Amino acid sequence: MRKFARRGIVLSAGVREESLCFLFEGRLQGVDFTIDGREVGLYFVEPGDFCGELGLFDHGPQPEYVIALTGAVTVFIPMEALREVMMKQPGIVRVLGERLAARLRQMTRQRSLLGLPNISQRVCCQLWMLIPEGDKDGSSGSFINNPPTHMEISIMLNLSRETVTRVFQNLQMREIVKRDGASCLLITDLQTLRELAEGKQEL
Amino acid sequence: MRKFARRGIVLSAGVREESLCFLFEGRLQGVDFTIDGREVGLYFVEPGDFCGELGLFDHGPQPEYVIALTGAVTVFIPMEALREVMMKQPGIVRVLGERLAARLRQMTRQRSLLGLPNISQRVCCQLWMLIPEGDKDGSSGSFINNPPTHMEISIMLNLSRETVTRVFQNLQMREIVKRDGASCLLITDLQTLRELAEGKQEL
DNA sequence: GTACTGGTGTGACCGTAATCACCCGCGCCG
DNA sequence: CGGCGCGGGTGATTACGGTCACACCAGTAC
Repeated sequence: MRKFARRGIVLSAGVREESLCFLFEGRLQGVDFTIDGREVGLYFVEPGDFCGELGLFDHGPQPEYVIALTGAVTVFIPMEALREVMMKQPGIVRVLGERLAARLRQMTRQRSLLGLPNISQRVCCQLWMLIPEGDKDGSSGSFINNPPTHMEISIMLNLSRETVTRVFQNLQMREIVKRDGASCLLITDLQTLRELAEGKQEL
Repeated sequence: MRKFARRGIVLSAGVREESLCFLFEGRLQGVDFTIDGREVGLYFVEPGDFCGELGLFDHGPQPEYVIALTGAVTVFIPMEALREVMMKQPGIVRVLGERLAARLRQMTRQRSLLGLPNISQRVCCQLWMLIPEGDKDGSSGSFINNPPTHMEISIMLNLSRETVTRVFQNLQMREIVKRDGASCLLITDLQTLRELAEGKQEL
């Protein structure tokens, strides 16, 4: 078991991480860097997910950094032990394979986002993906705990931090979202947010 | 065994494809669509690779389209049979796991590309990735057979077709690449292309 | 021959998001 | 307390890539 402070480096790129990281609490972000040093956001990790599982399959190095966006509680599971169990227990292989497949699907969705020409839509989609699954079809509002900063969102969406800020300003003016202190973002109008994300409405 | 003409749809998104597609000849492209209908290029498939393997692991539907960019020769392997073999032969699981991991690494690299602010660099990186692995460190030139069209490259890089054309015009003027008919692109100056891709030189 | 289509080449124009330069407010820490 | 750093907010400016509108050419179908 390991705890991380905000900004803590959970997994390092290039290193052969010999363990898999299961997230209990908090939020992590997979981050890569371009040749010229810009940050690129790849995915978010929410509680219940794990990351760093790539080496299990191909023995290669960890391809990207994983950073703690909030304080985080994780459990590290040594790969060697896991590989042995994998041999014996086909159930384990299945779970891990499903996890890998899920990550691939997630990255595909994220990549599609980047194709959207409308910037606000991009941000709204990303916001939508951060809303707890159970709340999405509810008619009442929802909230995102310890939401990513504008900067962290911007690198996910290939935008500048300022642009994200401006979109959020619009969303707040139209009373679609609302800040509740630094550590919580209220989604007051789920319906409209969804329509913005789907492009049925312009911001 | 199945053959596809250029533009043929190899795998359809949304469908539960119950087979895996191994590519013998030609080049395929994984393609998704944004909510507003724009094409997004996800990855290329080169001979020796396969695709459509996601369902093997999570029984979910195929997330994206796979299109033949050239005439293509493929072998379809029924998943059901494969799943049975997977149970018995741990070697098969390993190969498939490695394949999945490789795709994830590939998509990560591709995503990083999109973070590059310099457009020419983006195109050059993509070009570089299309060069046969064996030629990359050679001092002599190389070539890309049946290269993707400008359109197909543009959707991989979130650019417009015209922008890609203009970059290629530059590359040809500087005699870094050269067209050899419609079906072959000669890379005459590997060294410079690499430096452009790495950002050590401006176009 | 003509017509058509797909891939490419090119100019003009324009909108928009990046960039830069600030400011503010808050929390933290010595 | 003061100072600092981080996250957020905002205006002015501008470069750059998208879009549109063409033209061109090779292949091919009839």
